[in-house]
Amino acid sequence: MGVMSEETTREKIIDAARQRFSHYGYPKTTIADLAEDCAMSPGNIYRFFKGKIDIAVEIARREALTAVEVVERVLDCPVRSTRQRLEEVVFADLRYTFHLLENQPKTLELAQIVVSDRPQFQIESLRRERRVFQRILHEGHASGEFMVSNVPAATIALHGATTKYRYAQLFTNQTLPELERELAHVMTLIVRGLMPTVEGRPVPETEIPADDKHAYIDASVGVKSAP
Amino acid sequence: MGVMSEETTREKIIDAARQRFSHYGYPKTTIADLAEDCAMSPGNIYRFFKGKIDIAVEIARREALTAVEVVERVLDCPVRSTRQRLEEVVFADLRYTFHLLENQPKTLELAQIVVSDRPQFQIESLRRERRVFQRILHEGHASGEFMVSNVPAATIALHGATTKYRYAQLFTNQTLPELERELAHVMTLIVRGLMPTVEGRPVPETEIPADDKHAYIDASVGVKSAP
DNA sequence: TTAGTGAATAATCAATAAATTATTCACTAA
DNA sequence: TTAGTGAATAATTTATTGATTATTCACTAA
Repeated sequence: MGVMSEETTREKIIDAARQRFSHYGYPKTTIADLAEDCAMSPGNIYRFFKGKIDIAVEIARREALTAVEVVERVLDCPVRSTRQRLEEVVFADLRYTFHLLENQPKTLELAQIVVSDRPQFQIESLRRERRVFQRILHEGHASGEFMVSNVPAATIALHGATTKYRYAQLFTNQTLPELERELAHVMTLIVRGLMPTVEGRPVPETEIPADDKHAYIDASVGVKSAP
Repeated sequence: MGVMSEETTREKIIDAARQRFSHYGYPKTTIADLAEDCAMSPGNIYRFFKGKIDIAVEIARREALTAVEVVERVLDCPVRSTRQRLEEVVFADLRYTFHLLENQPKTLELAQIVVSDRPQFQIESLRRERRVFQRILHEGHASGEFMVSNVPAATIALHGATTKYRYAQLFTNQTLPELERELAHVMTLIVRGLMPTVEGRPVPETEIPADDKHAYIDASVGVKSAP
């Protein structure tokens, strides 16, 4: 076997860990398992990661980045209005995180382990989520479609008001369609709070956007779509 | 010792359990402990409760009713506007549940045990919470202060959007002042979504209402205020 | 009949020992 | 020097066993 650059070895470890963690879970995966998968000794793992938990942190970090990417991909789609953009992002968030917990239950376990050991991790993930909202509100403000005097405050509000609809299974055991209906009501309220009324008529209700499934089904299995 | 009516005995058990649960926690309290506190045999407890968990359920049910009562007491205060009423209720909810988890940490444990054994319990508690919102929205609709075409839908939306601010410590480790500021932003958004704009000017921001502490501090210690 | 007992049993918990696993480090090969 | 080893040790986890506890029920007293 030829010499292997540090980067590739590190990736091999992460790959092995991803498979083991998602299949057997973090606690049941041993460093010896990973070493064997990578055809190396346990000691060598520690040249690439300070400890077992750090492998989990790296995987969770990438998972969180992927989630934001999935949602940001929605941002790149051309839409009629900023309102529609906002709605699509919020629904994508609900659906992506819902399917994630449903299809990859070990992901939740991993996230909980990481957060309980590294509280900072959660804070950073939340911050990343919020940046997406901030971007949309900024766009709506610039175009005049939204009437927001204070974008950072509105971002916090939007993020807080939609908390229940990210990783919803943590809070409730409602079904996805139930949550979608509920989120539509929430968005109606929020959008009315953001947009000026036209001729005294209230802004129309939010409708549940179509579900473009392939995007996050692919992502949740870790398959990258072609560039 | 004289004969004792069923009701009084049952209350004695509940009282003993409340004390033990809040002091030592549910798992460390034994039926024998409760029996001793009530000067009876363990077997007799089972004439009043089907099992240990049912004592916890009864206590949690009353706790939940008290929480709603605390919030409903806010409803009875005369205020200038329905908007103010809504804001006071939502903030009272945040503050009451926050202090509850902070001062009586065993309450959380108890609630989690009860919910994990009786999922229906949570559903009913949520329904009760929502009824309070429904009443307010109905009032606002009747008076014309709120522009809600669909009160049940708006109720669901309001409840969902404020989820993070009930028992907030379950979701975040932000401080109460931080949560209050955040909730004010959320309420600004929601209230703007509910109220018609006047002369094109947006509805002014929500301000954090004063904290009338005695109400829920009393309640959380189980002291009833004089009628 | 009603209110209650307390020993018997089944279920759960806690403590300890045994085994496994994470992590370190002195070492080797290229 | 860089990439890697694997045995030694420290930390955790798992099994096992001996309490402890929940629950039942045949029974008693008023």
